[in-house]
Amino acid sequence: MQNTTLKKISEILGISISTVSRALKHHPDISLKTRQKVIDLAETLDYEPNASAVQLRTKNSKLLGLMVPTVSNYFYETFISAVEEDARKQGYSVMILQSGNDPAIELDNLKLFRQNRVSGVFTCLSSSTTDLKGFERMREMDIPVVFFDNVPDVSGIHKICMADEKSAQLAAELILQHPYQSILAIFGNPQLSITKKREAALQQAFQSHPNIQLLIEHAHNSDEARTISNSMLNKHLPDIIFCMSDEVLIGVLKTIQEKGLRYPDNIALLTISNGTIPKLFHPQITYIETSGEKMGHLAFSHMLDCINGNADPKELLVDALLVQGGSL
Amino acid sequence: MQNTTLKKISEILGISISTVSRALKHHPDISLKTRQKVIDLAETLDYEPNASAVQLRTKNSKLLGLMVPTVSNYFYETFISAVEEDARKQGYSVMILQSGNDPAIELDNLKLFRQNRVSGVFTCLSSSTTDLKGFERMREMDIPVVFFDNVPDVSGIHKICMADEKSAQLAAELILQHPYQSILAIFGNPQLSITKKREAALQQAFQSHPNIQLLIEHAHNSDEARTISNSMLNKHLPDIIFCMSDEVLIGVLKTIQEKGLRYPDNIALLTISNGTIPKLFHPQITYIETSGEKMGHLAFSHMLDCINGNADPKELLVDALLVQGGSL
DNA sequence: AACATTTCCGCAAACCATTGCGGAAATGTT
DNA sequence: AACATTTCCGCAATGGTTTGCGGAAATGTT
Repeated sequence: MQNTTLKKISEILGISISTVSRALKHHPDISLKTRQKVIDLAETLDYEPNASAVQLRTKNSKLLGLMVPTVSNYFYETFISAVEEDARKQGYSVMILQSGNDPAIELDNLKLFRQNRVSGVFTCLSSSTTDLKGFERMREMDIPVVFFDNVPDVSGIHKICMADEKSAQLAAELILQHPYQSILAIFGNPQLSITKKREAALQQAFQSHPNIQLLIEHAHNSDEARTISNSMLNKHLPDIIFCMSDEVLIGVLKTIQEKGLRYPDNIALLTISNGTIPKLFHPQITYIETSGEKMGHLAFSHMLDCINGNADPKELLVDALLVQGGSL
Repeated sequence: MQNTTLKKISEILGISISTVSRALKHHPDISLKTRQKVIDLAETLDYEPNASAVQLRTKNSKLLGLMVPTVSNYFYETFISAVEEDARKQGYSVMILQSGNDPAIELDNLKLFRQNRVSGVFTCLSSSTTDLKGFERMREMDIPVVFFDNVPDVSGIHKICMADEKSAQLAAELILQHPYQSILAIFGNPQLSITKKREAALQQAFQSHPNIQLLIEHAHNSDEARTISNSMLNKHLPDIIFCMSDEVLIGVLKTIQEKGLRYPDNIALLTISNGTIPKLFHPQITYIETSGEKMGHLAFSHMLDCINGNADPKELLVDALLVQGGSL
């Protein structure tokens, strides 16, 4: 079967293409009788508007771009899932691209977004991106960009972030409620905006407690976190390990299991996470929630505002929430 | 800045649109001098072909559809990641939609794929889909559909599956190498094709070992698996628990941890998984690998064959592989 | 019956890129 | 110099949809 087009319908019905087009969108110019005929035929012929033609004519695509370093990540997948869900409800579709943390691919992907005339782009910066020129170009073409999670450190753009400071503060508060004296805090890639913010806030929180020993380390991935925690734990057993992310947590948990340590008895644990990993273990790991889902919903609603032209560039925060487990 | 179009370039250079178009694709009709001028200007003006116009004219989009029940899943995310990666290398982009296991949404999504004139669709059936009419329509429009993971139980279509039988056989073999007498096997949703195949193969493998007690249960999600394993373990402690998937495994591990059981000492564990979850634990859980990544790569290369018209409908298998951990 | 309104529909341009065909200019051949 | 070739480029149609504008037919008004 060929594709059904307005033209085909118009020929069968012996009316003009424009009448068909208008009838299909309930334009008042078209009489009810004609309208019904058209709609019925369109129905039986399974008419489906050609999205390319529509977009070409209206310059208004129902496509959104979404770029992350990799889809395969506990956090991003929930973000993506939430965005796609909301998008569907609003008639938008999502085109998903991965940067692989490669700025060159990131640039290519932006180009693809432009070529496909997406109506907006959600993006989490690759960890090594320093040049924002590609994103400038989006602005020139009036394509709104909503950054999330790892965002550029400039103002005048749309960003959706975790309440990084608050989550670190929450963590600090919780730790201070216990008599812990020695803390090992493992953070991720120090180039990431989230790392910087969380680290600064945590340090800040303990500044007024000089008696508490705070040791800070950085791991670029789970394996590094494992190695670091292992060598650290060989020298000295802190009272608690704070993990900045699931990635770090995974490495730390490996070490703890390998060493046969039990939490919270031998050592306490606290992490920032969306919950997936903490909930796999028993006792459940206590965590400060960074919900990719919440962030996704917030990002989408903000994107809608951007598209409709009523959103000033600003930074929105997803609130941090303590989820009690049994790890401290 | 406005969008750069062929027309704009042609006006600036004082030549025709068609010449610009041809120059940009190195058509031999265009002299080197003109060609260079065009290419240079296009470069400085950041010319980017309008994908909609191209697709409208050529009826050949560089878009692929991918539909899964949810993106947020240990297995699908790796599949998606692999497909997107390969697609990018071949100049394709991926439009990702979720069905939420709802046949109605599934239908809507297929419609979206058609409207966007995707060149092909990867899809994992929603668990409750019984009617394949929506997919018929794809065939009518000559849009190749490659099913993966949970696939329709009919022939004459393209499907990429795990070697479900083999993986169950591998599991059985491994179990039989140990003196286990009592097995608890927990499967997922009994409607899924993968469930049926794996279950049948496992039963088959133990048919010739009537002295071994094989108890089969079904869980629709992790929580059910947890409940089931919990109540089972209260009555009777099997020698080994076999889990059909990560989802099941997660629930079982919860129970095991809650009861303070240790594997492989108190009870042995074996699962089918892509490895993410098994590797989080120590000792690592032994698993039969179902690599979403491998499946993704295979699916993509098969899709390419389909698009190029040289692929008969058939079922391709991703080989099963034993990954030794320390759980049995 | 003559005029003013309203109702309903079609023409044609526009969006942007692609491509078969034909034609002018430049070059080659005798 | 007259013709045949080759080189290079433009015309115009095409793909499917949207939309401003104008016009014919139907209805209403006096």
